[in-house]
Amino acid sequence: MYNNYMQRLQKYFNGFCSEKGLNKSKPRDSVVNAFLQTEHHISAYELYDILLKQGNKIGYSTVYRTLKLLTEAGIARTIEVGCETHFEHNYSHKHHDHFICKQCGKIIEFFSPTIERIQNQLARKFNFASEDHSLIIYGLCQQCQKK
Amino acid sequence: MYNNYMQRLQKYFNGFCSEKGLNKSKPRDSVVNAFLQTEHHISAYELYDILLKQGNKIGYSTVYRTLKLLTEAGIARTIEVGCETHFEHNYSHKHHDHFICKQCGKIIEFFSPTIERIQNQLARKFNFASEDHSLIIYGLCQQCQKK
DNA sequence: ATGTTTGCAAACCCTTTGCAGGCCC
DNA sequence: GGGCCTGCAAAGGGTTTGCAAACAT
Repeated sequence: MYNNYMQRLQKYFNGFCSEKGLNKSKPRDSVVNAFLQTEHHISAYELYDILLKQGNKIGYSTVYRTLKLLTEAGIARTIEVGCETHFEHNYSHKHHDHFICKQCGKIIEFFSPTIERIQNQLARKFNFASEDHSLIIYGLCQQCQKK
Repeated sequence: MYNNYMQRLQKYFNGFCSEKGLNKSKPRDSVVNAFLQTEHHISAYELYDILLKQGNKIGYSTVYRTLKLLTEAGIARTIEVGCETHFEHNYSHKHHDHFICKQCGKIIEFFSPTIERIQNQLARKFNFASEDHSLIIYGLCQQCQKK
């Protein structure tokens, strides 16, 4: 089941790459694999770290460029967390928004249908063609409230 | 009326500075002045540019540091636009959110009471103590839709 | 052989800071 | 004169790119 997902996406990505006339390569494959195994967001550097710790010999640029490709392919999606770009799966994953704890930096995902609805209402009101949004609520997570 | 505002805030800021044991200075004053005359957000660099174009001899760090001071004093407030920090007045200005046009980069402000309400509902639901939020809706502004 | 991929190193953009000299009080 | 203020220049943190060598086909 889980592996089915991964295999399907890997295949899809390979198709995407060969359509673009890109060659196969082991480093790229390892990035794709590692990314598909992540949950939630991850920055390029975090993924790079994981790959290194798994014993891969890889450069940061490859991670960076592969994540970009994955995004182009529609497999990954980016979210901006402050100054950092994070990547997350773009499948089996509804759009959602985030709490960020000001104390410990933890990120909690949530989904609100109301917010989705409001985005369009507001856009109509201001003659703006909305495509997307990013809502981040800042505050303290449960643990940090106790401290 | 307009000048009243500025004078009051300048005075307030001077008080704030002298409490902190800071001296007066012409460069700082010119930053404060220029900032108080802006509308909407501005980045440190944009303000720096304006000051240069007005013929001021000033360094970027002064602008940067003064904006930081203004924020500490509660006169300015920051919003993060991608990787950039923008500053805006923190008075006579309700909290609001933003549309950003993907094409031309224009920023449009809006306020939605519903969003404000939802922030708290959601936070309660997830045991998160919300303090603040940032909602950015991306899309196309009216002009860019026509192109 | 040709063109793609890699990883290093360096460029970039914006933010932030160290520091020597100037200014205020 | 002592401490704050300034502006330069450089360091930081993250992203992005140029390039020569390695690789795939």
